[in-house]
Amino acid sequence: MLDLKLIRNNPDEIKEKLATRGVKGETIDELLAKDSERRDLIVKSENMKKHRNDVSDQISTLKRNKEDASDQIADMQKVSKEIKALDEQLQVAAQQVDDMAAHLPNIPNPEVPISLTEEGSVELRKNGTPRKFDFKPKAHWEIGEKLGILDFETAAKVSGSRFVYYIGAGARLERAVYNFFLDQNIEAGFTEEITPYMVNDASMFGTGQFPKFKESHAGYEIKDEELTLIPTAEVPLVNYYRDEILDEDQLPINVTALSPAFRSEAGSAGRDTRGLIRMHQFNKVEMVKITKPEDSWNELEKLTRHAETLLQKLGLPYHVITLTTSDMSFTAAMTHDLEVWIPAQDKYREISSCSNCTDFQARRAHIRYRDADGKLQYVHTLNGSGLAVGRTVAAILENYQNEDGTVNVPEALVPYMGGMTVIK
RNA sequence: GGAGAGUUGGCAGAGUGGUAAUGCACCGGACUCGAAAUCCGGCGAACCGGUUAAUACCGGCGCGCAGGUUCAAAUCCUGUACUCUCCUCCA
Repeated sequence: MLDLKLIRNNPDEIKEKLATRGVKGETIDELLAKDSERRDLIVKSENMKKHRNDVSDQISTLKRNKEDASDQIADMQKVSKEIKALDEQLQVAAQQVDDMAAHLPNIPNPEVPISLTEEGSVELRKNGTPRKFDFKPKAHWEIGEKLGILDFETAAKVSGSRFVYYIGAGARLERAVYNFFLDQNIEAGFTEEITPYMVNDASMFGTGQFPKFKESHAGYEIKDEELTLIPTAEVPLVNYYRDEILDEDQLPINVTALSPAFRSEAGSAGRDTRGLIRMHQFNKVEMVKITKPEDSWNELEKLTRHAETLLQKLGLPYHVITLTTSDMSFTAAMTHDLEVWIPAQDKYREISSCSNCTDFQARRAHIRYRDADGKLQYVHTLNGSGLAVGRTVAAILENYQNEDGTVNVPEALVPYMGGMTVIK
């Protein structure tokens, strides 16, 4: 959520910045017109309420002195009706303002490349060299099925497309990967959490998924319950602090959690239909930071650098890109994606997304802190995958495959695999 | 799933129709060399609006949340969320 006062006071600047994210200027004009209507109604309503309060005082005094107040009461009956009518109009206007404001994305940082498509992202740095194969590298699903460690076919029977069973060494590899990530994150100063995997609407709104997420059916809601399966652990991790006032010395907060992420993938029919890349349910280790406003950009850099160390320790080639204004998520002011090398596709694929949401989520979720002067301020929130587990497994299977169909276990994971060095 | 109790300011805790007691805490002042104690005064979250260069000031709102009744609701009515206790069930 953007600050309405900021839009009111700098309409042209906001229009210009949001235009880079596909928001039309008229949208802002409509919002401001409705906001102005809303404020006029507030003034009218409040003036009448002031009058009602004054006369009610008189009535109270008259009654106490056993005097007649029927004139005043008759007057107030009319006034009360008018107030009620005004308040109904006000409620409608306020709701419209809220709806419009809830659909505006975060303001991009000036350094974010401007583009109305995903083309134009900027490569920040590159690490590792894609391995040269002296045979044709297989896709990870082929490797996994041959080894009997991934079973998509049975998952399709039991659940549907975009689900998978990990079997034997496959399940163990998945577990090794997320345990390794969690241990690394803890070592980097994050506190591990196990969170609810179903959350209420207020939480989905707080982190910015709702209302758009709901409108595009991007997730899974529990029938007859006000609960949604989390699309990322970012939701429960951030909403832990919803409606809270933090002490300055609590900041920055660093938390991490493994969770399944549930996504309907509406609108991506036909893309990545095979393999582990795009699933309705996948494991992800998520990291969240809650910081003071002045620290958030520095913390974004730290967050991204830390996520990179995970790929470095697994020996997986990757590069880091800065997403364009329109490719970023709704809540982000800036996003760095880590993309890992996927040999069978001969390209880099997203495996982590690290974002600074500035005060956008904090404003929606009412997360504030008391600064040194005792004033309340919104915190900044950041989130980053550290990392997507399924995609990491896919990357390991492809990058560490041998010609005979076996797969070497990355050195860092051997202890997590009970000493296993090759999956065969 | 069934029954009951509860939810009031930072904390404790009154208040069953007339517009939120009181105590602790907090802020300012007095007394004191200074502090404690005491006394005097203030303040009771957050939010919204008006106004202002800003501080300030004025007003609205505000007793879990949402509605309703009423000139007037913490108080009466309806719905609902959460917490606790008991029963039932259960990993």
